[in-house]
Amino acid sequence: MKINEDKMNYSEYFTNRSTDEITKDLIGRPLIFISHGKKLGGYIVEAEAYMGKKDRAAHSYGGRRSPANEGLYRKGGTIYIYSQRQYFFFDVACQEENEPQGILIRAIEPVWGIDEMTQNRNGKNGVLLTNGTAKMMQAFGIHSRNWDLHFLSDSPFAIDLNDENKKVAQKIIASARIGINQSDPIWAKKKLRYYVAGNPYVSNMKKREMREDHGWQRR
DNA sequence: AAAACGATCATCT
DNA sequence: GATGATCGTTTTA
Repeated sequence: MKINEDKMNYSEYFTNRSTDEITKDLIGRPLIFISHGKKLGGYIVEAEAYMGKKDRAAHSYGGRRSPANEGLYRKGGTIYIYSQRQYFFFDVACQEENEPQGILIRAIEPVWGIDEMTQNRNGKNGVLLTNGTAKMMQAFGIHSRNWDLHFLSDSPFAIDLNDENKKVAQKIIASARIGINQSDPIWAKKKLRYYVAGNPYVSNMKKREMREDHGWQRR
């Protein structure tokens, strides 16, 4: 695994293209969290793009800025952790500083440290382990905003950008984002949520749509 | 299998 | 005092 080499590329990777293109590209890449020396994580199967000041559904809509959403305003590759009710979300900022766009990682297919993650989730296993952003954070054992505002390479998080380690989806579906304010007809309907067709770990995936091969291409 | 709803708290008005 | 980029359980078909 050549993760270290690629750490240098986070700045470039999270600024080179439009945020929705980056979001789509992240599907199938490994997301890793090191906890007590143990490697936890899995493949990203679902993510949403938030397009900044103009995006009605984004926390930074209209240039809103406060300590709560400061992470979005930092340079691409900065972690933005947001809490709502008793839950935590994991985002990565995109584009240059002061261009508050970002990606919400919504779900992973668990691969590494499944026993530890199951413990962190109080015994919940299978699909329920990580099919939602707050569930994933619970599986990592995260109960604070401690890593908010840290750059990816200065944190226990890693996204493996090496193409050799990326799973390729047979089909990536674009749909409307989940749980957002529906009052704006344009932005509520934009297809900025991307997920692996048929993967059981995608949130709200219907049983009849799940596929035996989890929707990945054969290598 | 899908829809409804209550929990619960930092943040902002 | 209202409000969510949710979750888990209960209700309904």
